[in-house]
Order: sequence, then structure tokens, then C-alpha cells
Amino acid sequence: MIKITLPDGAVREYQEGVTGLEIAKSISEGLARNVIAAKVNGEVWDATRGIYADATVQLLTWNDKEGKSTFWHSSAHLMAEALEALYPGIKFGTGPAIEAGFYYDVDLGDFSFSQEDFQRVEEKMLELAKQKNPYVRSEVSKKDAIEFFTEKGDPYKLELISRLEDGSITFYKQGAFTDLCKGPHIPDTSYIKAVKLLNVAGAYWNKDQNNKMLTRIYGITFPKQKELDEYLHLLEEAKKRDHRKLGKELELFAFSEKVGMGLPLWLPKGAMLRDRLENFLKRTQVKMGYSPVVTPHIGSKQLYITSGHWEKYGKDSFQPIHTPDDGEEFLLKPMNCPHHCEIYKTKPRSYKELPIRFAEFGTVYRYEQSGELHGLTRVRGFTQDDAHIFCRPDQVKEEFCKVIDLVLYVLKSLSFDNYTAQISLRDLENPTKYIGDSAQWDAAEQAIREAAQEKGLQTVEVPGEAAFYGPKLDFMVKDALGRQWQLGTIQVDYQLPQRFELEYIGADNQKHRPVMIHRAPFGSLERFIAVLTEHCAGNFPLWLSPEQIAVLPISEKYESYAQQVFDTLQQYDIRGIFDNRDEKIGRKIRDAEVKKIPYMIIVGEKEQLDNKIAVRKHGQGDIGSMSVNDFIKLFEEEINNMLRRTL
RNA sequence: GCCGACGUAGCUCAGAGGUAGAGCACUUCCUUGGUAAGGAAGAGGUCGAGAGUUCAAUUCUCUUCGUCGGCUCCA
Repeated sequence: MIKITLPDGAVREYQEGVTGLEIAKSISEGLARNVIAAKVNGEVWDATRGIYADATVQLLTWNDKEGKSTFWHSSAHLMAEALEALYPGIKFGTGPAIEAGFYYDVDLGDFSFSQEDFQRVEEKMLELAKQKNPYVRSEVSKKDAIEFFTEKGDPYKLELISRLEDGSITFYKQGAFTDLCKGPHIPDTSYIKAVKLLNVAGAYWNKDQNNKMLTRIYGITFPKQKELDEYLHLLEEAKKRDHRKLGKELELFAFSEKVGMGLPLWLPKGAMLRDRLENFLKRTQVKMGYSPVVTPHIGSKQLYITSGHWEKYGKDSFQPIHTPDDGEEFLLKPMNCPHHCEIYKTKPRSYKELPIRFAEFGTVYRYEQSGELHGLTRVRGFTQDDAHIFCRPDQVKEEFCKVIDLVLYVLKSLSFDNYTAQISLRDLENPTKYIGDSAQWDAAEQAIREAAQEKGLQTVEVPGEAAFYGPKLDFMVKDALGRQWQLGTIQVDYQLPQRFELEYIGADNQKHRPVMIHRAPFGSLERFIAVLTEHCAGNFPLWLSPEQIAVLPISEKYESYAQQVFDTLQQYDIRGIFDNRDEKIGRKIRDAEVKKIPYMIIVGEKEQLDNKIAVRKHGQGDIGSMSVNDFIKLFEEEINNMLRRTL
């Protein structure tokens, strides 16, 4: 007998070799029906795998994150089985579960595959699922594994096997499909009741651009049809929040083929919104001791040779502008830091004046790969809310902490609460990607860790995401469709001060090298507004809304009174539209609602007589009539409450 | 940049080898209406661009530009 400890602390005795499923059965039949995997001593196992020693066991169901990923991983195998049945001879790459669903990378050889083929694969999957084929685990020697896939002729699996240790190789087989896989899997295919393929895409084998491109097929499955329907509905809803759609509908921004791809045009309403965000941060930054600076949109190529950016990104950038006469070369500035370094160097600096904080809403241009462009989140010309802090080494942590405060203040002011703070580290396997010596990197990484910890930030560390000159603390936020984007970023940099030979005179009357902190709380206005738009589904907070009110006269008889109201509100810096079209009030209201204007001011005979206005709130309806002054109070109160909350 | 799909009026979309259609938006007229679409009429497109096949192409083929979904990249 062995002792099994359950999550509630209960210890039960079972025969050696007992499975998760059997343990579930011993508790309740209902539980047993729902169990899809078991966590044994912290490791997720097949629910059907025998346990031969004392262990703590947690039974996993669809409601557990690991339960879902097991379910989806098994679904990837099911899809592979269906694909192999329909397209015999295809080769398989890898097929993991992802955050929502799964994919499998396949080499289709002579077959082609597109969305039109989805249905037959889905049908085949359901057909196979109904066969209730168990997922059977087997341990295989390396030799046998190689033999199996050599015979099958699957080079990708052979490559995967070559990286594995003999003795640690397992296969899983369900129905006619055998895969190299460490598992775990659901007990059998019948758990999968609803299937939907989502999209096809190319994906490089082994994530390497130089390798062959495989076909990646994405899908999702559920234990109930209803859940699939709900998921698909959710997806539809999410698409409605897409900033590219809302940006067009709300007339915030546009693109023009003639201007060039990835070069956004800000329409009046978008520009208004942007302006308000910019002013909000500018005011905050002045309070926090930043000094605004302004630098040109181009800089000599020499500037970027000095900074190291030319060597690193030169060939993939917008190419230099050549002057007509003496062959000088200038670059559209891809970042502001070199310019700011030169501002630092305009005079000798004393330790007493540090930290110096230069801030600039600097527009930069980067030649992003064409396939990377994406609405406003990835563009070729964008404005960073950039600043560079030049400080003494002993000030780095404190300055870093202050920037964290600022970033959190900005995020909170706009109700972003589900961001991830990510410490982006260098890739130790790939040291040639970075400049600077290891000790400086260690110091910078340590400074970031300590600052984050001091501020009580929950962080994840991701190797390989650092900038080439230093590690970063990045604030990551997801868009409506679950794609993750970097918004705010804070970076510690020992390299640029060195390259630009920045100095300050210390208390010891000696020259010292300052440390630079690069930081951008929004990241870029473009990306920030994109994600903000999706976050609030176009219903911007009142203080940001490009059109805050719509004044709607009931008929032209009340137009002059309405105009008077509108003018008064404008004097109080309340902006909006005056809708004196020859339309009925219902129509004007509808149009204002569709435009997501926060407040509608409706005036007719009653209001004119009482010297009042009828107020209607977007998405809520009529909130009664009041004097113009009361409305202004209510309006300002709402804005103040919104901003006060964050103090 | 790579793989795949797509590109018809300002927007959302239908259509077909014989030089195009709807709804909304727009313009004009009627209507002066009280909380999410009042009525009528009108105007609007070399069907992304270029080349080829064909008696004929917006429809088929190729190229190109752009968009979308991913991959790779992201100072």
C-alpha cells in the first residue's frame, strides 16, 4: 500500500500502481468523470498512469489551467491523427497547447492546406474522438525511437529525438497515431466533444528564419459544444474592440497607401485624444523634476555610429539621407537617446546637479519589417514619451524606483490593472547580440530586480528580451485578441554614457561616468492609444474623450438657447459637438451614442423655459435635468474623481 | 522579410467571362419632431495598380502595391 496526500491534507491509502483516475473514483463518480490529469508531486501526469510510491496528488479537471493545457495538448495529437489520415505522408514538427487552444506544425509536402479544408479536418477529428481511443504512454529506447521515425520518414521528429537523452524518451499513441511526446494526456479521445480550427499560418522550424517554413494549424477544443459556442462568441466580441476597427469608426486615425505603410495619420479626434494624453504626462513630469528638451527628427550618421545603433540596426533601417553637396549622411532618428546624450555634453556637469532628467515626446522612425506592421501597435513612425535620466551610480536604484512609481501612476490613471511587469534579460546563450561587459550587465540586472522588489512588483523574468545595451523592466499589456504588447519600459544603461564619454565631476574633484536610465511610461503614444482604445472599447475616460458632450436641440426653435448652452460649456473647456441637423431628437441621440460621446445635452421647450438642460449619459440614458452650472460641477467632479483615485 | 488568405462606392458587404448592386453615410426637398435610425428624390465606383490569355476581363493567369492571420524581428 502507498499513502496519497490530497490537496485538503487528507491522506488515503491505495494499492501500489493506483492511477489518478482510480483515486478520483474512490472519492466520487462525478469527480472521476471530470478528471483529465493528475498532478503527482507537483508534476502533471496522465490520470491513467500508475503511482508506485507515496505521493501528494492533485486531481486536475477542465477548470484547472493545467487541465486545460493537457486537454489541448491531447487535442493537438487528435488533430495530427486526423491530418495524417487525410493527408498521408505528411511530416510533423511540434504541437503544443497554447494559452487558448493548441497548434501543430506540419510539413504538408505536396499537399496544400487552407481555411477551406478546416471543416473536413474538424469532422475527422470528431469522428476519431468518438472512437474513444485511449492515449497510451510507452517508454522507448532512443534506438527504437530513431528506428520508428526513420521508418516513418519524419526528419523533424528525428531531430527532436537527437536532442533527447536515452532513457527519457516516451511515445504516446492514440488510435492510429503515434507521437514522440513527454505527455501528459487525457485518458481518451472521447473527452473532446467540440472542435474548431482557427487559422493557418507559416512558422519556421525551430523558430529559425533560416529553416524551412512549416504550416502551423491552430485550433481549439472543448469538452462541451456550449463552451465552444461561448468562446467563439467571445472572439467575435473581442474583434469589435479591435483598435483598427474602432479607430476607423471613431475617426481617430487612418493610413494611406500614398503616405506609406505603417505611417499613421492622426485625424482631428485622434489628435485631440493624443494631445490630452501628452499634456497629462507633461504636467506630471514637470512635477517630478523632468526638464523638457526638443531635438530634431534627423541626426548625423556619425551620431549612431557612436551609439552603436548603426552597427546593430543600420542595414535594416531607413537608409541615410544624403546631402546634395558634400556627401554627408543623416538618419531619420530611430531613437532619442543619442541626441539627449549630446545635450548632456553641452557643458561640464557636477555631481551636485545629478540626476538630470531630459524629457521629450520624440517622434522616431524605424523600418519595421513589412509583415510586422499592425495597426497602431507596430508602425514605422511613432512618438515616444521618452526621457533619459543621467545619474550617479549610487542614485540608480532610487531613480529607477521613482520611474516605477510614474509608470504605475500612468497605468492606474487609465485603469490598466492587468499588466505584467517583465524583467527582460539578455540571452546568455547568445552573448554576441549584446554590447558591454558582463559585470555591468550584472549590475544593471541587479538594480532592476532590487527596484522592482522594493516597489513590491510581481515580475516575470524573460531571458533574451533585453535591449542590446542593457536589461529592461517592461510593462506588458494584452490587446483585445490576447496579443501581448510592450507599453511602458525602463532601462538601465551603462553603455551609452561610455560610448558618448559622458562625465561629471564628483565630490572628489575627479571625473566620473554617469549611468543612464531610459524610460517611457506610455512606450509610444501610438501603441498606448491602440491598447487603451481596446481596453475601454472606445469609451474613453471623460477627461480624454475627444468629444465630451453633444448638445442636441429638440428642434431648430431652440437652437439659439442650445447654442448659448454650448458656448458656456466651451468656456469651461468642455468640448464637443453641436448637432443642429434637421433631424429628430431620437436620431441625434442615436448618432451621439454610436459615437460614444459621454454626455448628451438635450434642450427643448421645457429646458429653455426653466433655464436648464436635460442630461443623458452614454450607455446609461436620461439622468435628469439640471442647470448648466450643476452639469459643469458634475462634469468636473467626474474628472477629478477619476484622477484623484490614483493619488 | 517568410507562409497563407483577401482587396468591388466614404463605411459594411453582395455579385458575375459580355464594361456593376444593397444598406448606412453624403446632397436636395418635405417634415419642427422629447431620449438609440421620420419620408422622398439625387449623386457617387476605369471593381487596388500593371501586364498577359480572350472577340470580350472587374471576373481567368502572372507581376506589383496594400490589408488581414501567423512566423521571424522589435533600439
